[in-house]
Amino acid sequence: MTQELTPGAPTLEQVAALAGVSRSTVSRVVNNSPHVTEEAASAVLQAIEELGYVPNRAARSLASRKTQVIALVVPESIAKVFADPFFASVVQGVALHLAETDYTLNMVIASETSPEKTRRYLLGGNVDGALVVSHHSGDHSYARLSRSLPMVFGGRPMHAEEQDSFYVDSDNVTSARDATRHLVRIGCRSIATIYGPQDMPPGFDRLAGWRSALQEAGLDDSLAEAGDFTPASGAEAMRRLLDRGEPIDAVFAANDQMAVGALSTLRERGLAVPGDVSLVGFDGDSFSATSEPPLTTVAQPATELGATMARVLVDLLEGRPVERVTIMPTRLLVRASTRPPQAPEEER
Amino acid sequence: MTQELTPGAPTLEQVAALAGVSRSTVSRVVNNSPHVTEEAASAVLQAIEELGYVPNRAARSLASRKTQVIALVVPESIAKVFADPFFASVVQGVALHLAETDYTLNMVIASETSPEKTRRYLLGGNVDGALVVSHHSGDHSYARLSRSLPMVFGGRPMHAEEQDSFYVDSDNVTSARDATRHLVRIGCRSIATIYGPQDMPPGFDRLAGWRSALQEAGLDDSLAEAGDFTPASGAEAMRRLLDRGEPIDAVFAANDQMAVGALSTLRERGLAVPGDVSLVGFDGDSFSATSEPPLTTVAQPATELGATMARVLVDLLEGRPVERVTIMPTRLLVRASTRPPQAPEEER
DNA sequence: ATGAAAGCGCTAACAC
DNA sequence: GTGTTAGCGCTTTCAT
Repeated sequence: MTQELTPGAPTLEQVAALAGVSRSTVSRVVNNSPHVTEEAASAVLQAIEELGYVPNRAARSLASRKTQVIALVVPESIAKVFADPFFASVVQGVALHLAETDYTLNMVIASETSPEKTRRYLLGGNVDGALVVSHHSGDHSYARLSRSLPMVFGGRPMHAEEQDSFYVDSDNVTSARDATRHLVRIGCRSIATIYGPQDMPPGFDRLAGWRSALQEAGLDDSLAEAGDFTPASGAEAMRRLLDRGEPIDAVFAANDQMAVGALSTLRERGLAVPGDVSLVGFDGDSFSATSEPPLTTVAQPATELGATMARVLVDLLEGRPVERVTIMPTRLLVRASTRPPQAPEEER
Repeated sequence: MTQELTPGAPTLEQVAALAGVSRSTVSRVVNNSPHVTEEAASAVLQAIEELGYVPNRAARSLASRKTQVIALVVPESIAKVFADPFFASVVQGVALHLAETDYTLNMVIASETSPEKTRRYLLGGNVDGALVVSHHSGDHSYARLSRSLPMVFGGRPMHAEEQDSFYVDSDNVTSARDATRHLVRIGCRSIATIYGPQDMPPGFDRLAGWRSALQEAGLDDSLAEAGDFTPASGAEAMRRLLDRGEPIDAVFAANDQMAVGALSTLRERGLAVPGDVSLVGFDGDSFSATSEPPLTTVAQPATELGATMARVLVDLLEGRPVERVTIMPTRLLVRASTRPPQAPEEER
């Protein structure tokens, strides 16, 4: 037995009575239809004010066959590492943007053990559209739903068959390449990488960016070890890298958390940053800002990314023209974990 | 113009037809009423399966006058610092718990500039109950709503008039006292604190805990400087503390972020942690885990706190008996930022 | 145990 | 520009 609605909740009908008009007119005013006289409108507005009337969503939704709710789908595996500041910021961006619209944010944890439940929920007419945040390849299943429900993804889809979905992403390949180029420019020659899972676009794309920068510079691109985006995995990967016995004068980590892990291994092995090794992270989150030294990193506009996802979906829902793919620019934040240029290099 | 409902969405009526029963019976089955024959039930279930029927929330809500949605109210000021891992974990806990119930999570950003909007929304019959997370005194306004809408707060209310609201909180005073006692026990004698805003319960309670431990030990409790829970403010407060020129051999910071800030100031001034100064934080978030050295801290069960809030509210909604106040235990995580005991002290 | 009937509060044609 | 008339898909008495 759940909570009863406030008993005296004023209805549209009461407003109509008080304003001396019909329910239709009240409805028109509430939905700001242009076809209402000034007088009628103000009478209604006043009645609404007086009664403290608030439209009942369920009734409105039932009659209009629109819910005005947007689902934010969070894969369970991500929810578990919700502490990921990047993800938190994306959610924040979404919520902030939606707060300015007439849409309501419905956060749903997508149980990975029974995806059917989520599918049913999304398709059951509970929401007008969905936003999917994920670092995963797990997306496929949802991508399919795109055909029946307007959806916008955070991060590019991993697979070709999903290429026609709407998404907004950071410019991973280019930023990773630029970050690595920066390492080359300041004189590093043995540039390693700690890369992320290859079944996740950010993991894949950032490795590709690193590789392309090294290849264009004619440098060795074999110094690569895998991590899983956690600090611990970064520390582990750094150990393996050093244990190879080859010289390393720079490391590009696919995210800040792994970079922080690498930092502790480096310190443990008596290597100075940036004295012996220059270190670059990715994300620009609080990990990079509070580490010692603060990390040079690729700053992703996480909040803006979330806000943009929301904007794209709302545009889609309201029938405005929308770009299928939106790539958000990143910014290389040069801080203390990379050394100053060895010698002035060609400024491109 | 928003999204149309899936056109062919099967209705209860269709299920009834297929199963050869009335709509009422289908409704009973869907709501697992005990008053249905085995046969009837299985026929209905099969029809539901066959049609892929999903009940329409709006209709159900309109008819039952219950929404099955729970609002998670997030003050805008908090949303802005959403990167706070503690907060993120609480949200995670809420979402995770609710995912197992029949309730849906509705995240609403409470605009602080127009609280009226939020009020209206909550009271407009859009939700069955609300969860309020906040570190603020801003709570009052919502506490009032408790009378009209079942609500559960995260963190104790700041003011007496709100004492009758339901809430779940960490044991701030006791944990702060225990953490400070630990400092005393390991031999520290000049124990400073960097406290949080005094209009926020955690800020207030943790300062009180620190003070009570010092007083019971007969130590000076004047070494206190204020911060606002951000790393930068922690660094600043630490500077002011050191600039007093008095000896300091330990610092209890009201949260990990400020502790990390203090750490950088300490390093900047050439003070070793824990060599010269022992440092204790509060929260047990990723800041404390990844700092150098890792912080001794009071670990709050953030996820469990969120889950508990959700549980309490659901119990409330379903008419089960509930405790008005739930205090979650914390755990002192002794890590490398505090030195080992100087001399074996009395073990209490 | 089951069905019939009456709305829940609103929007959306359609007439006026 | 405004009112009238039907429902939206479901729950819920009330009979049976």
